[in-house]
Amino acid sequence: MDSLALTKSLEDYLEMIHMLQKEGGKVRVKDMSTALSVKMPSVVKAITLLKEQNLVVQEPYGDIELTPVGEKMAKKILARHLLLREFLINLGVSKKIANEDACLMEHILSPETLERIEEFNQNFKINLK
Amino acid sequence: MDSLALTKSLEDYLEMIHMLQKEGGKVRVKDMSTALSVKMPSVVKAITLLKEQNLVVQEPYGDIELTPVGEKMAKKILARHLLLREFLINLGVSKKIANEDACLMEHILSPETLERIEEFNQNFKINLK
DNA sequence: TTCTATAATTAGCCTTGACTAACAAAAGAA
DNA sequence: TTCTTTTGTTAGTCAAGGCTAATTATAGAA
Repeated sequence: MDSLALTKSLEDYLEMIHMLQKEGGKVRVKDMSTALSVKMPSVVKAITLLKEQNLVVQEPYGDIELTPVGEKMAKKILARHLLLREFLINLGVSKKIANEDACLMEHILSPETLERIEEFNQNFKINLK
Repeated sequence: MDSLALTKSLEDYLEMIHMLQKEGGKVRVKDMSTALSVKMPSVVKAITLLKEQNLVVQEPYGDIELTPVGEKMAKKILARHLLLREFLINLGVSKKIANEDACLMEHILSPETLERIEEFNQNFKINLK
């Protein structure tokens, strides 16, 4: 029943479960390990912590799935990621780097800054017309 | 003679030495502790590591000073901080938050993204005229 | 000059988040 | 169905970067 904020690292794991689930369906420890470039025990440890927070369910040796709460949270994180990615692309950053930097920025920015960035993206779209 | 990249944390310490030096002159462990909201032993530990990298000099119980190399590096970090601060302010973020978020962003962004941000600030200035 | 208060240091602990090595379970091939 | 390979788990290590407690210097007051 502990609902404290997640660490950057756990946010990354949660987000990745969501992304893999959207793409391919079943999510396995191996998939996460590959996608995040970490070893399997690191994934197992992270999943254990996410399970304790009721964000993830997984039967022993089974697939990794998000709980409704976990999915809601993952969607929020992913939305932030996409917002930042778009923002950086609008600034002229290459897609590859935009994705990498978005991944780093998504855990640290204040709500206020995120709002201003959202506005920027809106205006950018409008000015293209 | 070890010149590997500094951690985020050590970059913060280095930057803060430079800022305090510019303001007030002598920099003491206590000053750093107050400015960064950490305890004195944490400062001592960090300074020890910076001394090992020849970025800082300090006699036992003495003032903390930057070496020429340390100062050069600190200036670079501070410049990045100011660039990001200005950028966020240009986006409409309040000064307080701009400063905080700049502090978090300054360690993670790629050179490419920093360049695009610099260009953005340039254009912003021009469009004000 | 001596005593007390503040500052600096040292030693050791804790958490996070990675890792390797060793072992257990599951899945696929023979 | 049994054997081998792959995957998942457990246990324990390590580094970074905080912390507290205890000790040693220094500086300021009496």
